[in-house]
Amino acid sequence: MKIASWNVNSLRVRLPQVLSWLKKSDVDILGIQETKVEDGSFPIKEIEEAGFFCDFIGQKTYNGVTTISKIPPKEVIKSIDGKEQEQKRILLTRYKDDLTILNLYVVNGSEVGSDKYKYKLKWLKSVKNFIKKDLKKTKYYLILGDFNIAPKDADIYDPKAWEGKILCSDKERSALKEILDLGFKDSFRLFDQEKDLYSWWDYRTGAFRRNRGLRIDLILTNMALSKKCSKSLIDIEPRKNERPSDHAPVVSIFDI
DNA sequence: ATGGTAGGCGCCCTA
Repeated sequence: MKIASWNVNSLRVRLPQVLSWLKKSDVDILGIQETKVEDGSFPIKEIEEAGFFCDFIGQKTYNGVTTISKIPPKEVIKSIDGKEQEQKRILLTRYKDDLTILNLYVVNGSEVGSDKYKYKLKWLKSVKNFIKKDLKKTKYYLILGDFNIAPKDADIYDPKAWEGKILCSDKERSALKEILDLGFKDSFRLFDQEKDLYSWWDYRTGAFRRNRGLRIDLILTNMALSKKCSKSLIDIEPRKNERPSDHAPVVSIFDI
């Protein structure tokens, strides 16, 4: 089974790229972030015609997540502890009794110390508490998404320049570590990887051309799934497209 | 202490 995560920065704009990538990559489950589309205008028809099921939660202008899958989920959760999300950033789907996919669009946080930064930390804590309660529900549990956090210095093109900055600050990293400490692995790092592999490059200043990127899109796997993981990669091809997303899809492959 | 680009919206905000 092939599972992927991709922040598309507007599903309306990127739908043709998503459909063509789904075909080429042959993924079974794709979690998408930043759809920026309200549920009423979600492109269900186009996705179903491509042979996929989709579940989604979105809003106007900002945020929004969707999980696209070859097999239909048997359960879908769009709220945390029964409360409606004020910002639509989380979608949980469960498949065949034994696999949970938690699709996250983590708050960006804007600037260290800002109100948005404080909200990011608070949001991460509430997500961690939810995961802690939920993670025994299925044998295989996977959290994917745009985490807006670079786990380690090896995930940043210029760690010195980014030290303590947003996406790299200690508090963000320890919030991520608290989630990992529930028993998850960063599946990309289960394997030896080449140096300088990233998943996001700023649209500005030719960052992609110069490979000035960060690895902030992650697939976290619980122990049972980590053992079944045979490969993890970042597919930078879609970042070379005309009108690309600023993120590339990240992929993990499992023997399940 | 700020610029650069992109998307959505509506002449600015978020990333």
